[in-house]
Amino acid sequence: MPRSKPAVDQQPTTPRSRKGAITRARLLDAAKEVFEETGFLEARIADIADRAGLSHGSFYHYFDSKEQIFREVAEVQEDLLTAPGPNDGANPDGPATTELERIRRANRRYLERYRDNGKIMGVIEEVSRYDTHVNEVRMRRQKHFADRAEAAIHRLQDEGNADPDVDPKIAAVALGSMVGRFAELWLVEQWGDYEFDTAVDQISRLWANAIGLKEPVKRRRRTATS
Amino acid sequence: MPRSKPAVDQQPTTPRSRKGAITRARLLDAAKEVFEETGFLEARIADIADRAGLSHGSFYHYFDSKEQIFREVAEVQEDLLTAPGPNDGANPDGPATTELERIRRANRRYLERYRDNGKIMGVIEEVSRYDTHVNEVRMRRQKHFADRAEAAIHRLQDEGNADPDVDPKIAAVALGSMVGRFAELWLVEQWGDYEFDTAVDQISRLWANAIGLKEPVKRRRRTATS
Amino acid sequence: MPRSKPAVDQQPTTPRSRKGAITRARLLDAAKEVFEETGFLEARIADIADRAGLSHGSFYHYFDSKEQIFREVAEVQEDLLTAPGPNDGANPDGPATTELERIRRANRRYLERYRDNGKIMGVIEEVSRYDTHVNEVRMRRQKHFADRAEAAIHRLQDEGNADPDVDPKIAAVALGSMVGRFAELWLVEQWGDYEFDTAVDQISRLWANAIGLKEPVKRRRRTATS
Amino acid sequence: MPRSKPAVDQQPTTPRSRKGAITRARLLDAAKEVFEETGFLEARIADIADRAGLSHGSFYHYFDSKEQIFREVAEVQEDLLTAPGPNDGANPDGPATTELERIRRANRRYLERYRDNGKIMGVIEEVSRYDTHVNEVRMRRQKHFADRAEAAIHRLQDEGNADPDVDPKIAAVALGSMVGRFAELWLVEQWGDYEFDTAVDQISRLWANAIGLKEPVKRRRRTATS
DNA sequence: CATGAATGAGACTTCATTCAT
DNA sequence: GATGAATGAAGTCTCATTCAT
Repeated sequence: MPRSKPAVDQQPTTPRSRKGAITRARLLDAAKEVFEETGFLEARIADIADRAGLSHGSFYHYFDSKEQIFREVAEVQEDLLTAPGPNDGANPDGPATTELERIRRANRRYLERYRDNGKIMGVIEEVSRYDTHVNEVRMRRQKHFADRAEAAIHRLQDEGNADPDVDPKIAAVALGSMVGRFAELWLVEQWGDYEFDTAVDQISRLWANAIGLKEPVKRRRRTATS
Repeated sequence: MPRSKPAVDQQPTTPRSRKGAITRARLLDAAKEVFEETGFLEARIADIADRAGLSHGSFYHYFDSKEQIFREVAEVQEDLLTAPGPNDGANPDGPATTELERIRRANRRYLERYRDNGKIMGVIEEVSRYDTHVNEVRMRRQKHFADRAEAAIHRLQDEGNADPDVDPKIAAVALGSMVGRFAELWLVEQWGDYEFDTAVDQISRLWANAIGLKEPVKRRRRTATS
Repeated sequence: MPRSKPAVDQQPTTPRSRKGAITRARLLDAAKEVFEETGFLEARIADIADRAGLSHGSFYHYFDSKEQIFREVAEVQEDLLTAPGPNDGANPDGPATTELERIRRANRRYLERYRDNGKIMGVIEEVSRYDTHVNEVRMRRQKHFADRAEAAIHRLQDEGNADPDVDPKIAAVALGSMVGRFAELWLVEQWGDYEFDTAVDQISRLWANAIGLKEPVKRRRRTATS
Repeated sequence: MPRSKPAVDQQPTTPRSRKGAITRARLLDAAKEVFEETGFLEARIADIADRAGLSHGSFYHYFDSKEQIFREVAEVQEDLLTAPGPNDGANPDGPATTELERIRRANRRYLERYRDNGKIMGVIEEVSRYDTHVNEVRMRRQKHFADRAEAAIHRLQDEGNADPDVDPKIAAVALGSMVGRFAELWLVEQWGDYEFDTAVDQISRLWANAIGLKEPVKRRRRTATS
């Protein structure tokens, strides 16, 4: 066809009315559920619309495609994962006293959140392999944690409390990989059924050891794993 | 190839003739290339057959489906990754003298092999998320390395050369995850462009530290990474 | 406007208020623009409403369908084309002295009007091929000019000033076709870029010749066309 | 989706086998019929495939789209219209003796062919308004006839047998328009039901007159037109 | 009068897979 | 063994039109 569309920009993203906003949210919820249950590839637009109590055509008032709605679902999820924890300000557990404790809390928070959203996290892992956008979102998370870890390692090295031979950049990526991939294996792929506290403790210990944390590590009871 | 292809069902027609066997091999090669170039989902049977200089229809003389041929491609790849290295028996670099050296050699071998097949490894990661068979194959690799690592950690702990508070099972999985995921990020997603030797050294150091390897670690020059 | 819109059914709601009438007019203007820019098929109700600063839904207060609004746009256009020129009554150029001059003025008027509305005329040509109503409107124009031409040829033949072997009916249709189609080719399809006066003169000369106009044709400078 | 297709070029245009060629031809025939009966817009791929006794999916082995198959149908038609007539070489009516006779024969041939394919010619007129390709094909026909006419007029002027004040270029386009558009009105839109010979004669006479053909025009009985 | 959410018919298109030759 | 024609399920997406607010 010779003529090109004038691009009226339906901008199927911003609902103009209260009702529209609610429907949109309903679609997002429905989408998350459907993706969790059937994965991305199996999920059909019609399923999502159905679940939201909508005709399939209406879906397109709010989203352009399955990809687009997934991206939004993923973004919410990723934001949740990187959201600041309660360690800043009023912490119910009190301020972290040791460096190891700080590491442990960060890992616990990450693993808890991953566990609570295991299904969708698995799908994000899947989709990120063939959708650039989703991959970027996931990489943003990766970078978020890597940057923080890198800074921390640097600081500890400067304070003389970490192995100076460790490259902070590589270590940050590698240890972030360790936690991220371990979470996937454990909480999505159901590899091993470690007790939660044990897993948190072990991962944190490995992390601390890996960077050669000097702080005297307080003994913890070692818990059996299976 | 160590294993006798247990997970792969017999092909529709096991090629009886010499010519048939050659054509089958050509298809496998073509498939690997196509998968590397376009990923699994985009790849069409027609692409593979074309590339192998065959008509669509003929594909089905040799394989049942896209999934099946991919599984076989993946299996070859995984076998390659877990194939025994030259450290057992005649090793060009001589026998590993230290524990750290042993770790370093294992990591180097893994990363080298991953690097040389980065493209297809990435696709395997992708497909394993929605194909049970492929996932099993990948998990076999995971388990292969985890078992070895677990045994090694146990041994070192018994010898008093590793942190006794480390849970060998969890550590094995976590550190395997670290290496595997780091490889993917670095060699598939092109995250960071570390010098190869530096990366091997750092990963190995982190590993050794993590399990609290007691052996006096010989100093190495730390190489800048960026 | 000579006719009282006989072919156009009453709108869903004839605007009662002043504001309504204005909005309706705005829609018609917007529609013409959109049709000119994108053609009939590509044009969407949403485009037209948007351009008129109205919501989709409101469109239906004024028009039944895309077809209906187009018909009205077309009708305005066709009326404009067949509207009486200034040759009857006060003519700025004075009364036409010769028969050829009369032909020339008629053609000039037609071509000028066609030129000033080339875009929409092209779309009318298009739509008339699949919308009966629009085709009727266009045929009315055809008939309008054919009837006048037929009468004129008859008169000239009776006066002995035109080729008696020419069939006035066929000639009227054929010569009307000549002018109409030439206008489309030239002014819509951009075929050739003749100087306006030259084209008018040539078309008129061909017309006069064709019917064998006896009146001594005054020589005109022939202008180069390309 | 991030990855782009490798463009295997199914080239759905060249059937590789005898059977394929036959099927393709069947599709073209079916398409012509369907287009004639329902017009372009109404025609559905499924209709065409059905009529050809094929599943709708099979259509795509041979053509990319409705547009593409229509283009091919149109091209065949246009070629037919501009195909050389029997005036070169053995002409059943003997060689054309006069210039007017030559004109008449050309017009007769054109109108006969148009008449025999009126339906599809109408659809071509329609589609050419919104499909660039089809329009080009139609313009090629236009140009074909315009070029020949222009040359003829030039020659006649040089020989002193045509009005020297006529611009050959404009005249060629205008008179081509006259015949083409008259054919459409008469044979597609059913405007007037002129006797075939009469119409041919009249159109030719107008043409000859228009260019001021000097040759003594032999009287013909004028036939009533309705 | 105006809004914009909701509907749903309707067609397109892809491609893995089968099968007659 | 090889070919490529044929099948058809399955899902996508568009947009004119309706209607509750």
